Amino acid sequence: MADDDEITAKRPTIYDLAQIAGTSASAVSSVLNGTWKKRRISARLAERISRIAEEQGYAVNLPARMLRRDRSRVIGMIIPKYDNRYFGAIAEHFETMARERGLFPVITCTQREPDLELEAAREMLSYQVECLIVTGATDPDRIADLCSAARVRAINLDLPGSRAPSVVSDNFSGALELTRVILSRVRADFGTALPLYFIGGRAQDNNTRERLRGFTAAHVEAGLAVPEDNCLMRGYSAAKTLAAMADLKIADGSGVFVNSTIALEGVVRWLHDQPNPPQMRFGCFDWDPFAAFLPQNVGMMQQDVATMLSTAFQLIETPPEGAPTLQIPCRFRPRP
Amino acid sequence: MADDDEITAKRPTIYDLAQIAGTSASAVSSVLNGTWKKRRISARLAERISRIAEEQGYAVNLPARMLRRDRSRVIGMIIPKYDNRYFGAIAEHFETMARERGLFPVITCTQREPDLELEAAREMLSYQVECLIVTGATDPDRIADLCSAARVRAINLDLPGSRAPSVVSDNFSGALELTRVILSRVRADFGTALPLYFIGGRAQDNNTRERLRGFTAAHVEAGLAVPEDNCLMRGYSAAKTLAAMADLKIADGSGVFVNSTIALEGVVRWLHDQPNPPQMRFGCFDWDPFAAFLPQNVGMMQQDVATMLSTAFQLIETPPEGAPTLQIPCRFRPRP
DNA sequence: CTTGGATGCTCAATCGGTGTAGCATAGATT
DNA sequence: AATCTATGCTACACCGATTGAGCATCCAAG
Repeated sequence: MADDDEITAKRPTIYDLAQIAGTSASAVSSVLNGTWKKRRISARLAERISRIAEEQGYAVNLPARMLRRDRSRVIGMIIPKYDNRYFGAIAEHFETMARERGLFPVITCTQREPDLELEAAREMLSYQVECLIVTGATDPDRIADLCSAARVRAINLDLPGSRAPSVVSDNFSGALELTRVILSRVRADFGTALPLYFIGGRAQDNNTRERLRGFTAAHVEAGLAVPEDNCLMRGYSAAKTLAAMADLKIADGSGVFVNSTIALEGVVRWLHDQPNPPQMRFGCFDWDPFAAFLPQNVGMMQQDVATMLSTAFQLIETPPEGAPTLQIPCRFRPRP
Repeated sequence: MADDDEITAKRPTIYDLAQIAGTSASAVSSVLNGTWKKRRISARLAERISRIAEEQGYAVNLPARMLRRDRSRVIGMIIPKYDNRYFGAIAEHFETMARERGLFPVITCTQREPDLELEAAREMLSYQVECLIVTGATDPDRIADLCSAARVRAINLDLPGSRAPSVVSDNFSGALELTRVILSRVRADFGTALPLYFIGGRAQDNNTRERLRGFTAAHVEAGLAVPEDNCLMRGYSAAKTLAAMADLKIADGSGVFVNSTIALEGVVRWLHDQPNPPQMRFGCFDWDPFAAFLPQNVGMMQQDVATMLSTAFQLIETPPEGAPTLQIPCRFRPRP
């Protein structure tokens, strides 16, 4: 009994297994990591060791293995939030694809705080990740520098950077198409042809700029000019968007381009708070299964997460020259 | 130049820094991990080492540190999905609280696949996590056994187990209250007093059973019996729920208790697909900001994620006797 | 009987930090 | 002068797994 306790009190190591099996630690190691044939261990011994490992509930000590091996087989991702379907889908696809490739995925969420992004990236490097996917970072280039100093490949996702390859949506085309749909629906439903409002995001970030460009291009096509006051970009926060909506004087027959589902939360709350909500239509960049059914919604621009991630993994597997930005088309989902 | 390359070609170790500083690796180590005062290193040397570490872009090798230290300071969580606000909030709170406690959070999502749950738990143990939070697991007890064999504490979250402490919502009370609200709203809006439908979840899982108990109790209060056919539990999948909805013959004046936002996706899609959607009301266990605004919704039962997680961390910090299940009250959010 | 090759295993160095034990020097105390 | 204490540092044995090098043993061929 005392002996049994001794054995299970600490997690068994290959040395413990070796002693039980009456063999050496190297034999145990090679059996448990699959290199035993190459190392000419007999099938008989291999089987005995495997059985004992099973019995003892052995689990390899990964930090020890990582210390010794040149490759850690850990792949990291930093991501801003888990509060919307887009980032949720990115996280799930990332984990699945990493596992398919025999990698151990580690994700950490950075709450859209630039300091936390940098700190998290540093932690990932300390963890000896082989590669870091930097999702929606405020300042991807600082992180890319950190990574290149540590000889770790970095890939930007969602928001591009200039010092590492990037995979982003084709925001311009997506915004162009979405804006066209909203404009035509507003005309069809209300007979109006007013410039739309643009709500959400940050004027500094690349995606917002690109979408604003598509938004503007669609207006130009339609012979409309967008007044500067029609654009409200108070960051990725429902509360801030809501608080600022009052300034917009959205009237009957208006149309709104909503730049994220988070901003849409603010818009929907605002609409609901109005004693006489205006007759209006909106479209949203990013998809949400419930928002899709809201009565004023004309459709949602869904980003192609699966393709974005398989592209990112391709970039990891065959690193390109320089820091190209690959654009992935979005898929418009009209109101069901 | 060649020298510079030599230095940056591999990530610097404390030995590299020691050589540059003309001191020993132990001095470097103690300076960089903050134990240098205790080890009587002079402030002058400490500062010099810090400067050199900074210059060289040194980052500690965590696997090496973990190998040597008795504590890894890594805390793990497995979670089924990232596709709803509840699990998203759990993941975010977990990461924040872990960081506040100086722990490194590692989350992995298991796609509701029992095999993946077990595999992920094994990986976490190999990673030398100090503790594992098992969220919404199909078979938490198997994981608890794995953990106790490895002398790692496990805490069940969301779904309880019998072999490790659990933190769950007070599903009975929550369901009781939600059912009362739906019944009274159906009566007020339609003048009907029919038993409600119960949609979503798995009959085997504890939360669904508890909620069904609350649902039934509220019906008993109201002098109603629930026909068995009113309950549809086809798992946590919108598609399966949708496919099965047809059997239910939901008529005007009906009320529905929806057991998760995932099931609600199915319900909403079904409603939308009907040529003549029935006049009905529903309430949902779990909250979603967009679903909250759906016209038939009477309110959502939001689980108190912050309290659940701080309770879980308390259980980690002061382990209780046995495997108690702590119930956290939910908060009802009426339709805004 | 010797040589050669295959077979089946073990030894020991190594990865990068950590921390105990201990050494050398300087100044203070008896 | 001898002892003591404090200061400032280094040496070295670990943690657990990996892996190149090497040691027996056995059988077959010459």
